[in-house]
Amino acid sequence: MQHWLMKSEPAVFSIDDLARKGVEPWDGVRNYQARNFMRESMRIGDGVLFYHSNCKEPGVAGIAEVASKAYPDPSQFDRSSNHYDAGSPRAAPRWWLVDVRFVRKLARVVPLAALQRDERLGDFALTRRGNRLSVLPVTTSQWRIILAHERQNA
DNA sequence: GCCAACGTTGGC
DNA sequence: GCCAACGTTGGC
Repeated sequence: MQHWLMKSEPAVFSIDDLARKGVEPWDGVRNYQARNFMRESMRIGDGVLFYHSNCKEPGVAGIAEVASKAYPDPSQFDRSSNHYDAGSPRAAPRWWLVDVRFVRKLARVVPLAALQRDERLGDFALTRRGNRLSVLPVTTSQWRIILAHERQNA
């Protein structure tokens, strides 16, 4: 099983929203690298760290799992969506997504600051300087280390 | 609200 | 193909 981290702004869609909905199409990703992870590499059942970004306490807020194979993001064809992409041909859609299923909310948010301090994580896309990727790979070892923070004091 | 870092766009 | 301008991300 592979592991991933996916960012969401909680003001837009939080771990509580995912808990309520159960399964959610991860739409709106408009970055080729992030798209490629979803389209080429993700498999049903892969583990996902649900990360809250652009908020008061950025960090890992919950666990989810990949719930579908990749399929074209419908919002790219929806003129009323702010993710609409007039340049994406229906015959060869530019943007793809996967469905994500709620697994559980963490006992507390594991803050970004704690991950930045944790040298055991090594080279990690999330804490790399200037990183803006919204979908990124997590190694099994990083996954364990991050989740161990849930039960530790900050 | 600020601003550094980054990806994309488009003129040339 | 270069690169300046622009828009966005996201921590602080």
